[in-house]
Amino acid sequence: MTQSTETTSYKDIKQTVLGRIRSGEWRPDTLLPNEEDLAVEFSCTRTTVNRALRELAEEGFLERRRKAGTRVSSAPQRQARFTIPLVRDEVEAMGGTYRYALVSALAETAPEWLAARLALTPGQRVVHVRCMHYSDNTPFQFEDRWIVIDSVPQVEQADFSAIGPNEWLVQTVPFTNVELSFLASRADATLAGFLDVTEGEPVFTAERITWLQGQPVTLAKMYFAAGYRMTTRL
Amino acid sequence: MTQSTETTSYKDIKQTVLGRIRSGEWRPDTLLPNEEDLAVEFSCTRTTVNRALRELAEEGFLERRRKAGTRVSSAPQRQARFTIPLVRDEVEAMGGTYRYALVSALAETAPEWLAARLALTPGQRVVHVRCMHYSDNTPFQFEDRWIVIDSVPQVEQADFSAIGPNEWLVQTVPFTNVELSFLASRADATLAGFLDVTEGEPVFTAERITWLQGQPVTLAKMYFAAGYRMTTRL
DNA sequence: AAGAACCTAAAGTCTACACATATTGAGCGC
DNA sequence: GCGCTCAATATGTGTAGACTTTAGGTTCTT
Repeated sequence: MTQSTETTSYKDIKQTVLGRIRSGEWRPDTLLPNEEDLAVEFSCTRTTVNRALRELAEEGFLERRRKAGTRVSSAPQRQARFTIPLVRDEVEAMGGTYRYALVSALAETAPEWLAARLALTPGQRVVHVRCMHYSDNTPFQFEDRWIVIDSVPQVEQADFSAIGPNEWLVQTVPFTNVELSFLASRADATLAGFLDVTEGEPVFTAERITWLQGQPVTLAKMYFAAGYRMTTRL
Repeated sequence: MTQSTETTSYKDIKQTVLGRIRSGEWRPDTLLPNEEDLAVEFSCTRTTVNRALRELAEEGFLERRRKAGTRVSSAPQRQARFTIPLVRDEVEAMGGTYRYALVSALAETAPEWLAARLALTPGQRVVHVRCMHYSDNTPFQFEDRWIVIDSVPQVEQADFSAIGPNEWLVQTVPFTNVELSFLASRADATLAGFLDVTEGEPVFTAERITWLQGQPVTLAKMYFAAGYRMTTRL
């Protein structure tokens, strides 16, 4: 059969299966027919069914185990995907004009908390970069970043007055591991000044630690302006 | 060729390609060979290469466009996946003992802000449930939830003293759409009491709105105890 | 020079089949 | 009745080949 006449694509199957879950026809924990039977039902091959079910499982709607079969996830939507765009893209997507400003960039000995956090040897040196990201000249994000010099020697020559440290790093060093956290922190006097909020105000914060083959590369703390929400639709 | 002797699986290809990206051999924006050539290089079929590249693209490492080819993403890791377990699972995963406590459950007319937020008609009624989740009897999360009665009529008969509203809803109503936000809010007097923090302290907050075929079902605000971090590794 | 129409390369998808692997549940021995 | 072994089964993955769709380039036209 040619596909144009009667496309039974994996997307159609996904839609149909999702529909049955959402309508309640297939409740949580329901065991659904095996791939072969579904292939007959949708009059396509098992491969196509497999792809549909695999993706639905990846998205958290189904749980699959060999021999045990496929069943509707009882705790659906356990995984949420957040898109974390570059600040510039995020600002521009909201229709704002993006502006970057370097606050300071200094080489220094890693403070104790940082050395402990990144498992640095005492006395290891880092470049500490602080900068601001503005949307239409209102504060959008304050970025506080430390870059381990031993892992990225070129950083001592980098000029962060023109390019943000994030973009510079992305272009310069590869990485193998990332840890990303979201938390709520409170604005100290400095932060309050940069973000134009009252001292003590809650500030949505993202922390990102990056490694290259086990070597810590950078820790970034990103403080967002008041009212910021990280939102996603599922 | 039998697979057992020389498995060139899509996972191997993913690893190899990832390695080349991470090592810097394929820098951001590099155009990589087309699927057919890669299939030759890895001595497997294009299907297998396709799956590897497709998944890497889904994970944000590659960008693919028909005819234009596949290139290394210039802004890598644009997508992060967070696992959002049920509170009970999260507490138990940390080795704590989970305890649930109902604070209040009342049917009422939707307050104006809620009606606006969920696009309710004025005067529509909701059940307002407030409850606490404890880990080893220390506050873990305060949950403030509104359930639209017109969308879930059974809610008026539900007994939330034994089962949490989240688990009850998951078992009872399907849903079609979810919006999830993370933000930082400040503890008011009530919240401070429940979470055992000082008034005005920053509180990491998750908000979840659920719809069923365009009908708003529930809005939940989940306030986490001091120091909470939502973390993921990539 | 600007724009429209066409060609074609590359990814996207489907079919059909085969072998791999995990795990359940039945049968067996003790 | 309990535990072990083993076969049946459902999903997982790979091969081979074909057709489809998109969009970058080129060429042709105005």
